[in-house]
Amino acid sequence: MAQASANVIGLCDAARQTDHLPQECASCVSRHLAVCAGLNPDQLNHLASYVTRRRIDAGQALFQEGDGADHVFTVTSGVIKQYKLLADGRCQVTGFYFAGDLIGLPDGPEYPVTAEAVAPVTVCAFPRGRISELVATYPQMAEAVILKLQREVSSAQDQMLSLGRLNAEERIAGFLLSLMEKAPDCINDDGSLILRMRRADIADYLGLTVETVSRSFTKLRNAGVIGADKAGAVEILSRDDLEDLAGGPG
Amino acid sequence: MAQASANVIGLCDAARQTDHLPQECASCVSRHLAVCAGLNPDQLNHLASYVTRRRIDAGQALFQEGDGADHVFTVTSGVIKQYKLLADGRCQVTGFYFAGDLIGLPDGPEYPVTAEAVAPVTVCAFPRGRISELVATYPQMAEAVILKLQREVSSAQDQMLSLGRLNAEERIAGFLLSLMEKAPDCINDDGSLILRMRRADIADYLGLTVETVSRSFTKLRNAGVIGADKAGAVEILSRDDLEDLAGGPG
DNA sequence: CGTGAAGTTGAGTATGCTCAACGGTGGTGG
DNA sequence: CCACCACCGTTGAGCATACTCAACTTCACG
Repeated sequence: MAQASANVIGLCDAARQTDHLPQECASCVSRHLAVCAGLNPDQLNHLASYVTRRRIDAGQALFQEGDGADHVFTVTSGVIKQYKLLADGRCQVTGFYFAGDLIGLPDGPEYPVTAEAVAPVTVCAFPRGRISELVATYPQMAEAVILKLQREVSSAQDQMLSLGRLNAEERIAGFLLSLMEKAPDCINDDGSLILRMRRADIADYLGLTVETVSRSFTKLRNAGVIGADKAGAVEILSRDDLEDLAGGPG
Repeated sequence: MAQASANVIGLCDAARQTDHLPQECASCVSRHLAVCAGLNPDQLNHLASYVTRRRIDAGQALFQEGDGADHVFTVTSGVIKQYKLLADGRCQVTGFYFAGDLIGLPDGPEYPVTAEAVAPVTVCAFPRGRISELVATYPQMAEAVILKLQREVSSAQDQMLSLGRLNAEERIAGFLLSLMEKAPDCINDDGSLILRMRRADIADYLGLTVETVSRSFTKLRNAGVIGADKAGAVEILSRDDLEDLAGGPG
């Protein structure tokens, strides 16, 4: 409802036109990916009555670390990065998020990370206060939210292994593999991988510097694991080599 | 029921005596901490009918990375570490878990980490297949599970910042602070902190070596941030210094 | 008091960081 | 249309933090 969307800080006027949202939800590109998957049309209408949509340009923030966590978001297109900043400027990207991913549902009253568009993004926003109602009304939604959080935990565990115990080359290899798994829309027809984020974002994600990221890509290229850059896309020449490098369960 | 517990691999016979479990649940020390908090006595009885208990000695595994994830566990006492191993022996501890914490609820059919007791542990085990039923029946349980997972994500994000962007001393400082927050039963009467895990566990958690961990403790001691070891407990002389070191939101 | 495991300290090394220069690319304005 | 400029990515040289290897100390336990 318009009432709910009035609380959404920073929403453009276009995003406040919620009347036709049910149809939007029904035709949503990330419908089968997001937590709303599995709802029937009536349930979807109910959900849609709370939902607003928002477009964000690359480089713009969806929310900032420390902001009141008023809304939960589902990414419907584009790429978002979440990150934490230290006082001296050091940055740690905690994750990249793609169509269907759920962000902005922390344990406390404030967002513990900043969410920023890496490439132009569309999201749908849901007022956080309604989550309890939704979870209680639609158990399948509760399970969907739990599944999303479980995946988030699992990715975080992989990332901890990467940050704590892998060298630069191994981290890059693991990163490329995880992108292939998690971001189907980053894979070209020819199987090459479009890195929609900058080297600096990758560096801040992998706990490295841009220089080290660049050098590691060069090494992988020289080793014949990836191909030469073709229009900004990385060609994966040997998935097996990547997997060997990235380690995985012993 | 005994039927459910029969599926629990490795449960000792004592743990299979489930008849008196409702009372155990009612008097459970971690009752107010765990996901079962907020259930009324009838609901607790229902829950308890599926629950089995288990004791684990220090060094023993509760489950292994790659095992079928048949059961979810709530830690009722002691300390558990979860970790991932690489083929060459490199180890990353993804977290320490204390009374009230929920572990073993991954997104996939297999545990993605190994869970091992750091200090003698008691857990209560719940068959994973019953989770859907529980979530659907008791929305407050669904919310409790969601909250536990949210906390797990939040800790993981903090840990990623630590592993990716903090130096050795800063990581130790952050680790001590997070222990004080998350493990009230690790705090002595005099305010000192009992580190129930070995230096090697701390090293594998912080992505360091034992030597570096040891040196960092020495530095903090020399800087007057922590006191000399007293019976294996760390005296926190200046919480402010620890917080300055650990960084936190800029 | 002896033994083994855990922890600490020291010396040398390596991986990735810092600082710096260079090349490519896309957008802007003369 | 092309020159200019800013931004991004790459490469090089030197350096620092944490690792490796090794010796020694401390502690728990018999």
